[in-house]
Amino acid sequence: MANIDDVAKLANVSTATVSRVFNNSPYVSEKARESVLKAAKELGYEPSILARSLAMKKTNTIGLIVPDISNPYYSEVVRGIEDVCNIYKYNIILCNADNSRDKEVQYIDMLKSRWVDGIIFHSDYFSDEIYHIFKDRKIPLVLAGRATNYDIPYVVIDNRKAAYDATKYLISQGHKKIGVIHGNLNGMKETVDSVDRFYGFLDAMKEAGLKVYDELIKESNFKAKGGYMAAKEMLMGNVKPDAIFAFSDIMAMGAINAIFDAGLKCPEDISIIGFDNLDLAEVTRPALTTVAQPMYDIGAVAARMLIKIIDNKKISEKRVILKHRLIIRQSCINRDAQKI
Amino acid sequence: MANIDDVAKLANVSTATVSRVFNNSPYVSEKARESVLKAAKELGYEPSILARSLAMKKTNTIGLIVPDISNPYYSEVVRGIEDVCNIYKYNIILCNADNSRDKEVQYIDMLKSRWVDGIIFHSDYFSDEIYHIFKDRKIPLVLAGRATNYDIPYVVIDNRKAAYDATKYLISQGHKKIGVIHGNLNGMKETVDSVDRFYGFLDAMKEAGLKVYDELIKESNFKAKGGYMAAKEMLMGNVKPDAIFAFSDIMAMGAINAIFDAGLKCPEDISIIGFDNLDLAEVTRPALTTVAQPMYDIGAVAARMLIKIIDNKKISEKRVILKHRLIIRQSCINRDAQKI
DNA sequence: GATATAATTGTAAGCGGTTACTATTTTATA
DNA sequence: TATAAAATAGTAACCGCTTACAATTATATC
Repeated sequence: MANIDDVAKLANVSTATVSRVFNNSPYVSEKARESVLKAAKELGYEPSILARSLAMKKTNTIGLIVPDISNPYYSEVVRGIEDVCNIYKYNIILCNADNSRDKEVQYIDMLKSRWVDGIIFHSDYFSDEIYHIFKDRKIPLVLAGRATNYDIPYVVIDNRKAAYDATKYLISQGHKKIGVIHGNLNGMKETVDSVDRFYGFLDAMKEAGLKVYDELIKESNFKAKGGYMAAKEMLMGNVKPDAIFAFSDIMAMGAINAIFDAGLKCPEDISIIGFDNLDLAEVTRPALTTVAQPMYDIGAVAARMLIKIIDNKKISEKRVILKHRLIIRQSCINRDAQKI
Repeated sequence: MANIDDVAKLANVSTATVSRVFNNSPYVSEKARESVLKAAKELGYEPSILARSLAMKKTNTIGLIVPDISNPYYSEVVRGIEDVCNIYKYNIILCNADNSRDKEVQYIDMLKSRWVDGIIFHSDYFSDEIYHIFKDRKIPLVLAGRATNYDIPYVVIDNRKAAYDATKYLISQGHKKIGVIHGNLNGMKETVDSVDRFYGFLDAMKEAGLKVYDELIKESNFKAKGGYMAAKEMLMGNVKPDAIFAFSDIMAMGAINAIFDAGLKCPEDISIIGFDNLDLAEVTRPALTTVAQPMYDIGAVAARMLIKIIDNKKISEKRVILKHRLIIRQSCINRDAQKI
């Protein structure tokens, strides 16, 4: 593989000139430029980004830590990130940390020793511990999908408001006994999606003066089977829900199947509302009413922010809250209309 | 950020010794090792993978070119790759090329100038052109999901046999007028999934002496809406299918909806079989009968192969064909039994 | 034509590691 | 104790690039 010296020699110039040509420096004569380009072509020379990174202490690489790329939510976020990075000539190193603290720390250290210019971190938890690990390492950081009180930029949606909107919609459709399938609430302490969403749910219920039944609040794992099991339990209980709010589309799908399998109909007997608006939400029957998250944009905006920070450009707002949207399809029915 | 010189100075040894300590070289005295480790800790030193890569001409990085990570098939493949890479201390640079030749070439060149140790390439097409581009660049390469006659390792499933099995299953259930929703056949020239699968379909039909109706062969785009449209067209034609074989689960889902929307039932009126076995296949109703591809393993095996090649280890077989599996759920009915 | 100024180009010192080779110290052996 | 062999440590070149600084050449000005 030809290197810069080979090109310099063949073009009869110094390596500095070769470097200048490949960095579009203005101070190169047309003659020199041409002979360098010619020599480079002849040798099949391409500058080594690696060597350049070392010399410039800038890798044009960003690290990406997500729980699991095979989860459609994250793969959409990652796609948004990669598209933006591609535009700005950055590349991404993908890390699946499975929400494991150990793996996260391990990946952070690896990324640091690879001199990534910055990291986009997306995890269920952003704890004090992780905060300090990042702080110690002094790596530019943007949080995706997770807010924090620390002085770290993030891009999220307003999960509480989103859940409030979803719940309010159910209530507006005449539902009263509303069940919830949530994720880990972790003692309601940390700022995780499920906690915010659960508060949003409670807000709406309280506002409407509706009773929240403990039997209708089920914890699950954001997987289809989990949603299925949670709904099944709920249906076997004493209090029958007339609607269920699942904190993810996947769990909602599971819940719908549980309803079918119990010999009931969705939405006629029980309405279901999901969260995320994955592609599959409009593909299944009944098409899923859900709260849309702008997943692609969460990634895209986070990437833009990080790149701006890396380039020392001002970012207008460190805390970006993107809009969610209620997508009404067929999995919720109007109970009031039904009665008439 | 402390570097190797700082550590050497503080520990009162040479940089060579520091390097040896961090590379677990046997020829370092216990005393020297300790003082180096102590100094390193004091300075918060971590060797720079970047500098090491330059010196050793080995980056422990592999490039990953896929069409689109937000497609669940690919995100599963990528997860398999990353897991294996993680085990062997490799990291991956993720590239979404959208099956665009330009983007692919661009990414290949970028990866090369980043000195990746190898590339896993997954694209709908592996043409002569791309083959020569890789060959010119002399980068270790493994193809995922795509076979080739060139001397390049790959890991695939037997698409033709898989489609044959699926079709044969439909036939065994008494279906006679079988429709197909396929992807781009590209003049039946290149070895793309759809072509192989289509041949498999024809094999089975021929073997059973069944007529293949042109009106029941529809091209689509591997998307839900595409599957929907294709099925809709098919249902409006003169020949009514009693079963449809969609070359992806996503298209199958679309087709099922088209059936519903036409006032028909699946599987009672029309059976549907898909391809892939995405998670969602078992979540929807009717649960989808489909041909399972070992997506995670395609990725995992490809990664293992590539790493072996990079490490100059013998690989037992350059052409790996993983097993597919027919997953029977509820979207196909037995027509013969039905008639009785 | 002399001189100031601007445009080009080259030299060489990093960036932070690895490692061949050499030098030194220890330990084993006779 | 002398000597050979083994273990340990250091020196410095190298990986391929960027860039401050110095040097050279071209162009403009008087």
